[in-house]
Order: sequence, then structure tokens, then C-alpha cells
Amino acid sequence: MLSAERYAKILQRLDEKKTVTVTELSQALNISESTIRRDLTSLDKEKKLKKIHGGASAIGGAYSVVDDEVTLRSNRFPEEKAKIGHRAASLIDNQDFVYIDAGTSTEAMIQFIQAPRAVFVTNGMDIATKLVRKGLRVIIIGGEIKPVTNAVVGIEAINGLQKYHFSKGFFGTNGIDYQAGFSTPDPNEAQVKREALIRCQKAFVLADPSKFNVMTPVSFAQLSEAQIITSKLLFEGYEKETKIMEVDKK
Amino acid sequence: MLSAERYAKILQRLDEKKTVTVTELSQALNISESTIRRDLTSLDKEKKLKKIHGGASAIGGAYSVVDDEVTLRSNRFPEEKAKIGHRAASLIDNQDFVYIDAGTSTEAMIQFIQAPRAVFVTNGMDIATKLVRKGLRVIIIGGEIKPVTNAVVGIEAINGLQKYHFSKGFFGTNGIDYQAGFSTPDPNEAQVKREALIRCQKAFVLADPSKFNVMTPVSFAQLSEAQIITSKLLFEGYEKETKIMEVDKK
DNA sequence: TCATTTTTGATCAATAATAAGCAATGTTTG
DNA sequence: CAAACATTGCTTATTATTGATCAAAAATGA
Repeated sequence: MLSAERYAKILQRLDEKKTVTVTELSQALNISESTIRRDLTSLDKEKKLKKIHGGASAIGGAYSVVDDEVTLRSNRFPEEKAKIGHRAASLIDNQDFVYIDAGTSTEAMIQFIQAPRAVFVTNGMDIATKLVRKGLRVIIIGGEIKPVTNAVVGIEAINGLQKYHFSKGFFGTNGIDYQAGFSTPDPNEAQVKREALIRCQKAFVLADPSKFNVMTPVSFAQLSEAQIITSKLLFEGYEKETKIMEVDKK
Repeated sequence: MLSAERYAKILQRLDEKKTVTVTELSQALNISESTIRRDLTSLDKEKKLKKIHGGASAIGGAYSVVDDEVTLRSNRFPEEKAKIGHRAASLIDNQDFVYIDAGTSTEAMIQFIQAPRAVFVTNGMDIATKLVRKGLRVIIIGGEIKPVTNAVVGIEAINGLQKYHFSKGFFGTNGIDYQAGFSTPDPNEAQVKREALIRCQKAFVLADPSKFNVMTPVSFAQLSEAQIITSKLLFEGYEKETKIMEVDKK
């Protein structure tokens, strides 16, 4: 196995798990511990990771700073989000021109994306950064950055979206409700979501079960306008309005 | 088989697989390993790939360990950059509408910015993130993200810039030269720089002393179009062409 | 604290990969 | 057309990488 391959695999593992052990890597890659240690030493020298006794830990930098903020928000139902993200990511293939909405639900998709030739558009700074780090082609929507979420919103973002036509789009939401449809608290964000959503041939909303039967101030789409990807459907009736994928089912 | 043909096939393979072995290429292209090695050596010299023991790895992309360019570059003259950045940041006040070009020189400004009411526009993802974290109002230019530098470049970025008129703009450069003026290696980046620069009432170029008397492929401005902020002016004559601030002076 | 266990880095032999030299073949140029 | 030049593949001496071994260092826990 080429050294670069090993480096990549080590870093990828580290990116997902934040720490790795020498033993674990040695077994996972079928490589002697000596070599793993040498690799870790090299990567440490290149500041790609921090070597610690027994293994290595992911390094700080802008990346982890971003992650701290995100971690706070995304710690609600992380396993749910990962499962939902995995399913959502599996829908993307190399021919797609994909919109990914800012947010932690959609962010959970990224690690699972397996379509190196797809092109991505997003209004999420963190999402854009992660996609780029994965080696994918990424276009960021221009406009003012909303502090807490690092999402690009506002009139410029909306204008910037108008030229695009996405084959698939993935969205987060704060509430799903029979009457209100999909909704979020921030009018600016809602507008951007709507503008992007109507430009998608297929739109998917990623939502953990806590989002159902919740209404927030501004609607950005009706239920029929997007399919829902969730882990487990706890309430009845939604499946009459739109297609729902339950990850836990079956 | 023509060498250019082989180069193309090798690079294509690399683009898809991120790493290739000499053996694999030799078999796939029906070419001796010697020739493959020679090809890899050439392509490595042209920075099209990174030669490693046993094969080659793609530059940039996911977990490539080849992006030392940026890491190394930002570590070059960090004190110089900080001093220059400090001086540059002191020029910004609350009334300003500021453009900050992507790059490590300009990134060094951010920590010193003392104008909470100024509004910032940038094409640098990392710069945007840092500015937001400082609590400032930030607008990101939309467009495709260039992997290694995380800068937004391309036609969309240029279009996105056209509506703005900045009171001040801060730029990085790869070379400063009497004839070539300010220049950088990447044509796309140069275009974006130029488009932004001509929209600034006052434009400043941040440059450590190593940048002087250096010419790189694409010019984005003449010396007279921007003031230079540097730590110590080692060459004479430049002060006739434009205003120069020397941080170390006095 | 000290003894036990785990991890580490250095060393080494085996293996794999490389660069350099060289002859044969193919390609330009006058 | 022939001479000069470049490219290719083969051989070989040199070099780099690997995994195993083991003493030293670090972590663990009583």
C-alpha cells in the first residue's frame, strides 16, 4: 500500500473519530505497528495530526473551532443525524448537481458522500469547507454571513441562486407540520431555503423525529414539495402528504 | 504512444483514484516501468502530481498531505506577516466598507482589526469565517472554491464583485516588480484580484520583503494602483512608483 | 512510591523501488 | 537521405521502505 493511501486513510479515520490508536490502525489497514508509528510521526511533523501516547488525535485549527460551535448544536441526536445523513448521501451520484442547505442535519451527510464527480452548491460556510476538504467541486453562494449558523442569507444569496437548476437538494428544517409545512424561525433563512428548494428537481428534507408536529414562524415549503428523510416516523398521516423515507424501518 | 498522451492518462487516473502505483500504470498503459517513472518525475517537476515511493499521489483534494504549499507559506515569515497585518488593520475604521483578498498575508490582519462597525467583503473562506467569529459583518463572494487556498474564484466571483464599491481594499501578492507590477501565478485568482482592486478607493498590497523583484505569470495591477505595506524595503526605486509603508521604519 | 504493563524509538535484515547507464529504436532537422 | 537527437526498455548498483526485535520510556495501578 502506498504511503499516501495510508496517510489518507489515517486522516479520514481521525476526521471521523477524532482519536485513533496505533493498534486499531494497524489492524484496520493490515500494516505493522512500526509503519503506523512512522506514518503518525510523519503526519505529526506535517501538523496534520497530533501524535499522542498510543495513537493520535485530530488537530485543532480553524476546522476544530468551527466544529466546536457545530458540535454544540449538532449534539442533539447525533446518531439519528448520522443515520439520516448516511441515507441522504447515498442518494447522490456522479451526475448530480446538488444543493446542500446550511445546517447540522445536512452537515452530517458530508462524511458519507461517495460521488467524487458530483458538483455541490451550498450556502453553508462549514459545509462548503468540509466538501472542499473531501476533494469535491464546491460553489458557495455569495452574500452576508449569519453569525451563529455561518449560513449565507439575504437578498444577495437569493439572487445568486437564481441561475441554478439542481438535480437534487437537501434541506434542514426546524419544524414539520400539516398546516405550516416545513418552517424555520428566521425569515431570511426561510427565503433562501425556498429559493433553493424550488430550483431542485428533487428536494429532500432531513429531519429527526423531534421536528414533527412543530410549527416555527416562517414556512418555506409545503409538505408536498419535498420528500422527508427521517429515522423513525412517530406520527401518522404525514405519509399521505409526501413521500417519507424511514431509515430505521425494515 | 506520445508522452503527452501518457501524461493525460496518468493524470486522469490520478484524478479518479487519488493515488497510483508505478506497476499499475505500467500494466494499464503497456509501458515499461522506467518510462512511467520518468513520466512521474516530469509531472512531479511540473507540480501536476506528487511522486512518492511506489507511485504518485494527487495534489490537493481530500486528505492529501501535499497542501504544504499553504501551510508552509503561512509559516514563512510569520512575524513579518503579523507586523504588516497589524499596520494594515490599523487603517480600517468604523466607516469603512472593506474588501479583504484571500491569502495568508491578509489573514494575518484579522486579529488586529479594531473597527466593530466596518463591513467586510472577502473571497477567502477562511478569512470570512475568522471575521464572523470576531463578530463583524461579513459578506462572502459567491463562486467556485479553489481547493488549496480556499479562495472563491472564477467568473461568478467576478460578477458578484461588480456591484460593490469599497472604501479600502487589502490584497496579497506573489510578486512585485517594476515592469510586471503586482502578480500571481493563477490567472483566475488574478482576475478576481483585479476586479476587486479597481473597485477600491484605496487599495493596499501586503507584502513581506521576499515578494519584491519577483515576477509571476499574471499581473493584476500596476504599482501605481495600490500602496504597498511591507516590513522593510530592501530594494530602491519602488517608492517612486507608489506609496510604501515600512512597518519597521522609525 | 514502586512494580507491572504498555508503548515507543532505534536498529537491522529482507524486500521493493529507484536512478543511472546503455543499447536499440524512433523522430527531427538540415 | 543521413546525421543528430530524443525516447524507450533493459540491466544493475544504490537507496528507501517495511516489519521484527528489543531496550528504554511512559502510563497504569496498587
